[in-house]
Amino acid sequence: MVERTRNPTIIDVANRAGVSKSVVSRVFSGRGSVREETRQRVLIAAEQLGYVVNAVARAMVAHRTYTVGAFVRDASTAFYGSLLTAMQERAAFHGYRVVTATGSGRFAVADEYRALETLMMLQVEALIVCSGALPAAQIVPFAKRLPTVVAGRPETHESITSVFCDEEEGGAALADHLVDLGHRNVAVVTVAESESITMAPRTAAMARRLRQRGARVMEIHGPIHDAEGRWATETLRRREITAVMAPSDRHAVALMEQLQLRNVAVPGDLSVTGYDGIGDLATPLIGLTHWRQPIDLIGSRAVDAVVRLLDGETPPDHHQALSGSLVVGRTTAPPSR
Amino acid sequence: MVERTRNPTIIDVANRAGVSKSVVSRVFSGRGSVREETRQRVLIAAEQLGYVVNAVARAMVAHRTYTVGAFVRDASTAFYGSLLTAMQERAAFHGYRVVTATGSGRFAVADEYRALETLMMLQVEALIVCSGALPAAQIVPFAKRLPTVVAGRPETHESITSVFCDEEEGGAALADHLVDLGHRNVAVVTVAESESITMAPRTAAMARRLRQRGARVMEIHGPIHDAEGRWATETLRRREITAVMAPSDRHAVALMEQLQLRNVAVPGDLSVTGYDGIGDLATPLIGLTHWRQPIDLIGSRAVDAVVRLLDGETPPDHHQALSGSLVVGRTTAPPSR
DNA sequence: TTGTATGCGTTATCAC
DNA sequence: GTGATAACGCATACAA
Repeated sequence: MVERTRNPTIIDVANRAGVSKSVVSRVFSGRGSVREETRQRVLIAAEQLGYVVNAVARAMVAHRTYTVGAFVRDASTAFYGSLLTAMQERAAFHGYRVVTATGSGRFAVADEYRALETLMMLQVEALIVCSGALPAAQIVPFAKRLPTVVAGRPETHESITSVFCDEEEGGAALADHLVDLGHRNVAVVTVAESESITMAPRTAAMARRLRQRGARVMEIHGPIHDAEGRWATETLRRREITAVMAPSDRHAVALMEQLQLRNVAVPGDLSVTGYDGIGDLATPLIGLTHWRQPIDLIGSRAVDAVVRLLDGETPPDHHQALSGSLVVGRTTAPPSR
Repeated sequence: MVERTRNPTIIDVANRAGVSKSVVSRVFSGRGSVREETRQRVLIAAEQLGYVVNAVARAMVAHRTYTVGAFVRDASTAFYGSLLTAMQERAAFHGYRVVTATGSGRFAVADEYRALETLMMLQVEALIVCSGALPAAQIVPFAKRLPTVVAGRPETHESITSVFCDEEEGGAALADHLVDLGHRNVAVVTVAESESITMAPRTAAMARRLRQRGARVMEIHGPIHDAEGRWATETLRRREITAVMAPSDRHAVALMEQLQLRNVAVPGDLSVTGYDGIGDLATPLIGLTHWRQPIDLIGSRAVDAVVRLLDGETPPDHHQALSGSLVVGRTTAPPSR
């Protein structure tokens, strides 16, 4: 089975064009010189045979695959989906391809290791890790063998290059926004570092800035998966709370669904903030006040960094913290009490 | 530059383990027999050297890459993003990888051809085409050389295998829903076949069913990109219209944004329906009434079909039309006038 | 069970 | 400008 009609090779083309395979190789690799007339003969023969260069064989001898491996935890979310698209586009610009690998759905560390190893089997020339969960310690061993960039999370490990959106800035800006509106009692859904490397610092920054500005902060800890019902309940139990800060747009929207079920008006009774500003959730129809991450920029900068590493340069901007922007929607307003 | 510390090969491992490279090959390919003791020696040597199998070299001789190529028009949308994730997961289940290629962002046909050719260069064993735009005629030549499946659109070309969600069923179900609610004057944003192979039949089905049920239909033609403002205006010009059917959730939401700007209440003044039910837009917070496509199933079935083709089977279900489901939200209600 | 030899499709290094 | 030939890393008949 399999083993279909064997694809034509340069030898087939060479025979048909009446030249040696060396000539054909030169024509398609663009290296070395070939008389224009023979070049045309070769091109025509190839066309007739439906010849396509075999990138595998080429990689074999050239020791180059022009391929970058992207490890992504979950590509179906808007954040990673957009990141992937941005990287793919930028990589194409540089003449590279992107192959992606995921942790096969489960959360076992072994799976992630396997995924990275799969990428190595494919002879990727560099790695871009996009995961808010994979700890730096797991990445370092690969970074020692391959140019590696961590994208989309505030990674500051000294032996890892990274590109991300400044979480401190975002968290603080949202906190400022609420305080400026007059909120003095705010609930923050804080996330543990072990749960999400991206959400932890941003929620910490929110709480910190709120306190700096003299507001009272109620921190809600706990699991971030499907716990929005509990958040809503806890927040409402404390009547003085006038605003809730969620760790992401998804969580903010899920929280708002819960509030809606409990007949709590947003922002009438409670102001809500999100975080990310990516994909469909950023629609003005929802009008969520949030911090917008420049996801396309993160993706393209990550690829640029990887390409620079491949060229042997050591980029001076080892850890790039990009700026996001505050998007004020209709889910935040001055407190009504 | 590039050309980093050369990776260890089976020869390095063989030397260290004091055996021939054949033995190492057998150990890692799992074929042929090796004495358990030597097997362990080899494994240890490999471990110490940090050896990983070179999939490129292996593909070279095995004439197999265990790789499926996915052509996706735009991977940053929820539809294609989810589809890709589903395919990736299912492919892994079957022991295959997925490499994706996109039309480099632009809309030129030449780009798409290049993308498919790139996939062939990579020696993918099969193709899955996910695009609501690439015409069948463009795909057939590739389908003749490689097992090819079209996923996510109602493709019925006889020489192409396909998996999709029944667009007729979905369009009709939504139309029935509106008529059942009492709507007799409905606007349908119809899409031309040339614009989108997926949206065209579903909107046609909507209009057809509405008429069958005795409703009056106002068809709004025209470009589907950023034309929601015009749709809103045209719909409102005809005061008797009580409902609008959009070709997708995205369009429905964009339309609702426009209606909101014009102070039109949904569903108070106007009912609105969407289509897809994928990703963040499916949130109950928006509560859009829509037809839900089983995107995960489409992805996994597409991969299953491809694998079956690779195994030499000719699946009896050449064109699989899967069933979706009606999701009734809060954007549709009985007409108020 | 283990080792030897050959070839996969391409590029690179030479002669010619 | 063109053509032989040797790698590249691995799998596999076949011999030992």
